[in-house]
Amino acid sequence: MRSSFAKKVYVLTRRIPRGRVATYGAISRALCGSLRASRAVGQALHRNPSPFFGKSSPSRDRVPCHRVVRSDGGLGGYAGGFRKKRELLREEGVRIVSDRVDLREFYFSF
DNA sequence: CCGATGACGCGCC
DNA sequence: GGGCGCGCCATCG
Repeated sequence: MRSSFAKKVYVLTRRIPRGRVATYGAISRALCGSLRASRAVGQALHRNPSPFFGKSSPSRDRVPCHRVVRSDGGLGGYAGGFRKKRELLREEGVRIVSDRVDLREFYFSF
């Protein structure tokens, strides 16, 4: 059974618009007021029950976890693979140079 | 209960 | 800028 912490992470992640990104740290900050839980946020997303890729879940229930990246612009991990995450972001119009996202341009603030 | 884990972030070199 | 070490923390076994 999913913890309430994880559910909150999913709710926030689903607010990130197509073509924009947020960071693990920002989600942590929104949930507990600090960057301390950013690692736990990553874990929750890793266990995301409704990945955005694939069509196993109704689109309205899917969590666009590929829109969550690292604070330095690095893409971070992805259950569907690094290449897939990069591909999904590019499809949405997020420009990625040297495997980095320009946060000044695509960052979404909660 | 307790040690291990990991899709992080930051400071330092 | 790139790489390393360490602290953090919700979860898992």
